[in-house]
Amino acid sequence: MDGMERILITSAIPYINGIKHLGNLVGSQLPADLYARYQRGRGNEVMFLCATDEHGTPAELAAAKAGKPVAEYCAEMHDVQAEIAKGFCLSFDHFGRSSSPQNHALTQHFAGKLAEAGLIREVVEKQVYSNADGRFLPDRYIEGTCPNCGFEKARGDQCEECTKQLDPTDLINPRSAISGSTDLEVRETKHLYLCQSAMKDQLDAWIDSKADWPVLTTSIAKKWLHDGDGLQDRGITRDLVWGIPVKKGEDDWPGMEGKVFYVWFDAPIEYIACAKEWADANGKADAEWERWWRTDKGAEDVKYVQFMGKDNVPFHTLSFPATILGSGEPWKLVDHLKSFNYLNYDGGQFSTSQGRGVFMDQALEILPADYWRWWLLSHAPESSDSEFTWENFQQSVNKDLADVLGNFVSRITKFCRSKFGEEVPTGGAYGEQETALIQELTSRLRAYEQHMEAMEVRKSAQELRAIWVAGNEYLQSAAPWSVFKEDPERAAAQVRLGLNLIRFYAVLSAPFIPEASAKLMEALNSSDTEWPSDVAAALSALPAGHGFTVPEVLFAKITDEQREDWQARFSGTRD
RNA sequence: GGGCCUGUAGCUCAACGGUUAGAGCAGAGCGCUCAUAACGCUUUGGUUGCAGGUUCGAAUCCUGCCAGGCCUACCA
Repeated sequence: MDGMERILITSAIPYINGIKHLGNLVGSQLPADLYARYQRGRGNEVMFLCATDEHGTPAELAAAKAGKPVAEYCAEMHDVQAEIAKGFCLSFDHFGRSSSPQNHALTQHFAGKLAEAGLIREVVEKQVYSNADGRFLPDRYIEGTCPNCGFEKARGDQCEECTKQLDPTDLINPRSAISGSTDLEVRETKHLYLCQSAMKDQLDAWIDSKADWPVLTTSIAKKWLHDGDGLQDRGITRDLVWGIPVKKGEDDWPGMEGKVFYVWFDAPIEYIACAKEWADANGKADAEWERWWRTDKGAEDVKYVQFMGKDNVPFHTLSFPATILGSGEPWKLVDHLKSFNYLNYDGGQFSTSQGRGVFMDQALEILPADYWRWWLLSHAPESSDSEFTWENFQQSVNKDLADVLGNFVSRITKFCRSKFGEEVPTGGAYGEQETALIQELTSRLRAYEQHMEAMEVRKSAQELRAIWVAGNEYLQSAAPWSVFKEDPERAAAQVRLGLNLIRFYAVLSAPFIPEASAKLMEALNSSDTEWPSDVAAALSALPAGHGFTVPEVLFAKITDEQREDWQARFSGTRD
């Protein structure tokens, strides 16, 4: 066996203020899980981390709306999201929280190191304060009439009507978007800025070294690096209550009392802190998580892959690397960054605020996770935005899962039961037809592996489907139901191959459809999940005489009635 | 306003300057009867958004236009 690889995988961490929709899921967590399951299946050592992103204004507002203290709200929503993630079979090694004590300490540590390196400067600026809300208002939370076009719901940063960039003080009749209060005033407040501009060349060179990254990824990074005056320094603190208190390591930061770090400073650091949460939760020593993240403590041979939606790219290509590089400490930087476009819903966008589309909890209410996993992954928005329609979903799932794979399992197990009983039949031997099949499967398996390694999600799904189809083609041409009448021994060998194909499929398909895969393994009474690199050997794994049971219908079809029902139910507003 | 991305068969997508633009689904025909009215084989669909240009050769490169999307640094 080849040397085991070590692969660190993180998915963009979902924001805490509600249940995510399918577009969010397919943009990061789901493909990350596919990759994690595949790499584990290949026998590699995987650390797959995700968490909830809990700080920032929207979390506070969502908590207020729910009538709960923000800490309590976040704790509850974290549990809700964790439960749903489990429902989708997302196989995180740990699902952490950006509000964890571990992340508090680590975020403060990074800030301290950056300050020591002279990469943080203090800036006094003017911001709008709402007396009624008792808080500073980010520009987007101030509404008023656009001085340019007269649009009445222009935001403090930009008018959506005429797209003109605005300063909050430009607005006529400014009011708080939170309470509607017009009792606003401009106050001075001091904030910390991360001197990203000082690291521009270093970041630029680092991005240039990533020739194999998708255009989508590098072009966004390049834009930020070179547009206008180049990479700008970024504010990393906010005047909020909920968040990580501004400290220099363990020491207070004079003049910054009562302020917290900006959510986008602490959120990516949670990728690292999450590993410590994992170690702490499992009673492991620090060395156990540090060997994933510290290149001076064993992480030099780790391959680190990040998954995210395209909106997250600038933070992962610039801000977070700036934090890591600027610290001067040997933390692991990302090796490969896989970004996704958006999934649209039935001619428009999924919308959290309008409740348009299917949300993760609702999806699980109507169908098992595997249906969603298969459709979403086989239609992942890799090269451009992609489109969910109920018709397409119904057709793809029925055809691929029920007809091609599910029915294959059904026809071979039921035929065997009726002619040979519920055990792998004895007698006969594989011949030319079987050799040809093994050859085809071998070349398809190699293609599947390559696509999976390259994180080509759609192509992987296509190849896997072709592997399923090959089983039906074989049965059609071998026709054991005819052969049985003349030569039962030969038919026995054919059926034996068919049953072994089921196990082969279960192992290969597990990254996409883990629940169905587990059901198949159970029906086959097998726990041999070793990756079938040698196809010929894999197709003899279940020996003659091995008992099995005919599984229940693996995938029930989606009926037209169901489809119409769901189409109507999810078109409007979420209740 | 600026930047980037996308536009290919009825639908969802491939094709990365090089045969006759491919695949799955849908449609049509044939076969099979083990199976979830399932499976297999064959087959009909394309002026590659529009108009120019470069090239021996363009879906691919360039220019302009049209349509959609994303980002634009205080949403996260």
